[in-house]
Amino acid sequence: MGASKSESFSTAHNEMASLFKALSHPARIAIVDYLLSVDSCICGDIVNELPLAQPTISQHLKELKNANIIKGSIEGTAICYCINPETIDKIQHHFSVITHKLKSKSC
Amino acid sequence: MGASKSESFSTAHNEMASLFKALSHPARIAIVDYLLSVDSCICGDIVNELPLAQPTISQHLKELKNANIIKGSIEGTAICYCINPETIDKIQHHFSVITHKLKSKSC
DNA sequence: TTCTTTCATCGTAATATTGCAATATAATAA
DNA sequence: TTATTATATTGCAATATTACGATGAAAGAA
Repeated sequence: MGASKSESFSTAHNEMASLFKALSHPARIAIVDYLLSVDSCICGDIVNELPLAQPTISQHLKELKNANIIKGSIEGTAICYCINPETIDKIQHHFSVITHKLKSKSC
Repeated sequence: MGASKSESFSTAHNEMASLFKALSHPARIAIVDYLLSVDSCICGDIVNELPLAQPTISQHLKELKNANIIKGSIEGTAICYCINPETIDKIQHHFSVITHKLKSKSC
């Protein structure tokens, strides 16, 4: 097949899987890392930071935007990118639930 | 292409991406969720919980094991699966660094 | 207007993932 | 020994992802 049977799983499970899929590529981890490494949002210049061609980076940025992990706003000719803290919170909440459940387990 | 240029990225970025890739499928999220929903480790019976054929689930379990997200130990005919807390901690640490960096940003 | 810069989209080739039937393996039971 | 039960592996078809050259679109500069 190749298509995942997403209709067989809960909305919550599909949503978390989508978030992780957006983060499942080293280039996208590197983009997030770079956005965090500077004081404000980044306008332009992401392409120069990564060893990938401009269309490829544009595609990765699109996936991060679709997953709501980053936000982009137009600034003249350039586009400014920022991490979306709400989505980071969402993921952190997922893991704090896991940690909480792990504590009451006997393994 | 199709192959990601992993050699162009840092080990840390590749490692985080691999962890997220292991969690990027709803079936694997559901497996982790199920392992957490019961008091102890699960021996057998994961196949009955998910709407997928046994070879498919075996494959997903293999990916979670390779990523060190779960651990399996043989118990006679069955295999007992457990979440690996160390890997969960690793991911949580990644996000706490992100949150920390976000606080000192002006967006 | 034309040029330049910045980013997005299209098209396509190479590769990876997903899912399952068939089969294999391993342990225990009869 | 032959079943039975539980899990793994193989092989393959359908689909998704990754990467990039070529091209397009939008905004400002000359």
